[in-house]
Amino acid sequence: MATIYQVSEAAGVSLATVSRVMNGNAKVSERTRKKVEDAMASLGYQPNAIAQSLASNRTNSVGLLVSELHGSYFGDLMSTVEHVLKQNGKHVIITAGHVDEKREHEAIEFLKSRRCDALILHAEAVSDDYLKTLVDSKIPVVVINRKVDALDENCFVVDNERGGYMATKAAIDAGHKKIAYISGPLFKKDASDRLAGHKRALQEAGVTFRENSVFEGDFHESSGQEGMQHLQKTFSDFTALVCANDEMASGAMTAAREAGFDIPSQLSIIGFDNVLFSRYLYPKLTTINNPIHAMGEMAAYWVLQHVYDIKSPIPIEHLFEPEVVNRDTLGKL
Amino acid sequence: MATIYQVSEAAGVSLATVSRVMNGNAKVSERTRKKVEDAMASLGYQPNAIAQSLASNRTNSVGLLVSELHGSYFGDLMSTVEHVLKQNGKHVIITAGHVDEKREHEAIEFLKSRRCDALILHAEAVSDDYLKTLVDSKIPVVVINRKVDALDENCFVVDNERGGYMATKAAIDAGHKKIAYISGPLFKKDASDRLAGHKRALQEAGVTFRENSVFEGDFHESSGQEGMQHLQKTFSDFTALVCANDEMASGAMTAAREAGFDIPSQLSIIGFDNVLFSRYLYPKLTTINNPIHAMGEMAAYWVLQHVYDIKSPIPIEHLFEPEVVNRDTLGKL
DNA sequence: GAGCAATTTGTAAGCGCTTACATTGAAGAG
DNA sequence: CTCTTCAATGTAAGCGCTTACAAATTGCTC
Repeated sequence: MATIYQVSEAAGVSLATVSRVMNGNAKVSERTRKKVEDAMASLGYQPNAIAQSLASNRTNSVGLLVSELHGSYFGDLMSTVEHVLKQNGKHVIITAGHVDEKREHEAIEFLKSRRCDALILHAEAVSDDYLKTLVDSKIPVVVINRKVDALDENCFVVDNERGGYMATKAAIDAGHKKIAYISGPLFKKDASDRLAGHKRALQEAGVTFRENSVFEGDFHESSGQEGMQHLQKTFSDFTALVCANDEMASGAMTAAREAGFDIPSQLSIIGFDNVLFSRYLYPKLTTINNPIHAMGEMAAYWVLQHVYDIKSPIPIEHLFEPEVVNRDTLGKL
Repeated sequence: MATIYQVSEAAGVSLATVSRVMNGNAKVSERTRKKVEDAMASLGYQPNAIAQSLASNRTNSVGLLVSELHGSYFGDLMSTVEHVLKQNGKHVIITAGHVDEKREHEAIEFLKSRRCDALILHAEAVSDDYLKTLVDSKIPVVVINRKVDALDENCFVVDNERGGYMATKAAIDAGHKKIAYISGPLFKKDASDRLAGHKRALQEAGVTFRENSVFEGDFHESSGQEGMQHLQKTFSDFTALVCANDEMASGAMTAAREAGFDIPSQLSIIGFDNVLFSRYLYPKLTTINNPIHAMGEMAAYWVLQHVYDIKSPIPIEHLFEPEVVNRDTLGKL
């Protein structure tokens, strides 16, 4: 692997000059630039990014922490962030935290040790205090899908309470009165916010909330199935089921079908997130759009602007609005 | 950010000693090890991975190229590879090639410039020759889902021809005679291999293959819908439809349903890949398992063994067998 | 207590770059 | 032709580590 030194020799110039043509900042005469470029080409020279980073204290890479590397939601997030950043010549280093405090912490420390220029975090398990420490510690940090007090400027969130409200409101508007709810794990802020929105919609409609109308799942498909089965026993005869995400809605649909319900004529189901596969389901899932794409994009633009001085083409916003996506699983009563 | 120098000062030892306790290779007396560790802790020292890499010529990171960052197939691959490698203290740097020669090439060059210790590539667009050059160029490379002549030792592939054969054979065994096929883009080896398998199964059963029984899609959901609509016109009355992947099968199911077919009583559908969501579909998709998980795992173990001298817990194999996954979309005739 | 080997620790030379500063040389002014 | 200026280039000091090699210390043996 050729080094800058060999290039400089081949071109008959100094190291510094080679470095200059590589970075294109300082002025170099046309003639020597040509010589250097020829030398590079003939040697197949490829700069050593590691050495560049060490010397310049810039890695041109931003770290991205997601909970998992699979799944529509994170796939969308990773794709979006990578797309925007790559378009601007920056690279993304992705790592997974698995919603576990220790692993998230390690993942973040890994990104720091790789000297990423900035961090985009979808951190669910790590404490608010830790995030604050991070932000204070100089390294530019952005948090997705989590609102941390005193870190408003660094957070990009969807209004989950409002989304939960909209989902249930949609059911109510369609004439439903007895509405069950499958929640995400309530220690997660997004899950509890969505549930809060559900309750608000109920209250606003004058429907009293019953504890046995909600099942606490884990955001995975199987807990949707369990939830459906469980709710049939504890809260029978509901005509609509609101689920805190699409995976669980899918599981609930399967269970409902197995229990002999037709969707939506006998049971309406509403999801949350609007992940890609929600439209592949049958019937196509009515759900709440979680603008993860927009949030990822925004986070990436924030980084470009704050870290690399590249102006964002769109104004930076921090709060995103959910939206009802009407498809085929919500029936009128 | 504390440096090794500050630690050595605080501990009253030399740089080299600090380095030694960090890497735990050379022997250090208990007493000084303790001093150094205390100093590290009190300074919140975190080694600079960039500097370590430059000095040691080891990054402890392996590059992973996928076509996309989203989608079940790649999600699965990324998860698996990351899991195995992280368990062994190695990190994964993921990048996307988007099935475009230029972008794949750039992505690989990026990974090389980051001095990854090894490369795991799901490369679809780049040429065989380029891959050979890579392998020859010293850097350990592994190729997933693509067989390159003379690079058998570096390739991990599923027998696509056999998978295509099995899919169609399953339909034939269920009594189907008139079978349509939605293929992937035929410039891709996996797509053409699967189609070849389909033809072989037909021939073996004494069914003559007709050009108008196949539609060339692009592996995306929408082309499954198109394909179904197209085939109804050009090749009406088929009772089974084999799709070259699950996404297209899903699209075909939607189109079939819209056209009024009941699945599987009026039309059987078989997919390929067995991605996660195939079991969320309704009816649950009968498909061919593509052992991407096993291949990713194997690729990771290969790297551990060949690059890091960590013995693989399972014997290294290069050819993987597809398998029929019987679910609910294939009906007997 | 000297002599020796084995163990622990320190010294210093890089790894491949960037960049402040010094040097060179050419163009223009007088 | 000399003096200034300024653009182009070179010199060399790091960036934060690893690791040969050298030096110092320790523990034995006799």
